[in-house]
Amino acid sequence: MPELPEVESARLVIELLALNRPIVSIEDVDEYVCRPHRTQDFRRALIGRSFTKASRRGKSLRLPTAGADGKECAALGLHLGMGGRIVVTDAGGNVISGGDSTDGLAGDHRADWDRFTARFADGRALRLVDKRRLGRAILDPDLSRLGPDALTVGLVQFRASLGASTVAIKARLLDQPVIAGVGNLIADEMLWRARVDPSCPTAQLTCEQVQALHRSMRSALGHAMKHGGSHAGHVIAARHADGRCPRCDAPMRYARLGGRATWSCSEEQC
DNA sequence: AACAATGTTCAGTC
DNA sequence: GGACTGAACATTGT
Repeated sequence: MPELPEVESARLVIELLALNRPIVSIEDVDEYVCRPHRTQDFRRALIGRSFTKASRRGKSLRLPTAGADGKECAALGLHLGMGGRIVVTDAGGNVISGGDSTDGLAGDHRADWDRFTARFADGRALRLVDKRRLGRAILDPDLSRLGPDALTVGLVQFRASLGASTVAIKARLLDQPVIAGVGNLIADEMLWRARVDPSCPTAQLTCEQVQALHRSMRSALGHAMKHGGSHAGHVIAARHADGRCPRCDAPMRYARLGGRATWSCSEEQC
């Protein structure tokens, strides 16, 4: 479920299957999930236009549109929240792609979880499917408050962005204005890979530790994207009371950091 | 039945 | 004002 790897695969699905098709109708009945612009509703902003691009920053998606004349119009912002997925269906309502999720619902599609739908002239539809309703569809999303994207940020900028905060490094990594895209599972995975204590105050990390975190962030994200999602990490299987470190077999330790469940190796991450 | 859940935001405190 | 914390959000799964 949605951390950067899931959002990136959703972005690819859109890029592959939902670009450059005129939008003919919009379903936005869920007023909690769908939040139109103050001065413009989804229909007026999107119908008759086509998505021209699918871009991502952290866990946020942005789909700019253009009219038939090619003139740039409003952009659709999508966020998957805690359990959302992007699904594209064909004219018959069958899932074409987007079902490669991590919650055992692969390929299937429950219409009552559809929160936002854009239907195209050829019968295809782009849907935000979200059982928990914490996802969002908005117009002209403001992504400027997000930090640099976790997938592409370089070491220098990563270090600068972390800064000299007194906050535990785990909480800092989850802070989207600092680094965009790291979620709870990836954070635990990268900290474990780098053998860094999640509760260590950010400012107390050594130069080498920050570098190790930068490397492990990239490797954890790459591994997740290659193997189907954030659930594919090594540490996830050990996230329970009797869990053992996959590397050294020491018991895993539980803590609550940044408001989230945190699992780390009791031996290696001190 | 009570509680936790892979995310974000906002009110409140120091 | 800045840094930080915790609750709230809506729903499902255990």
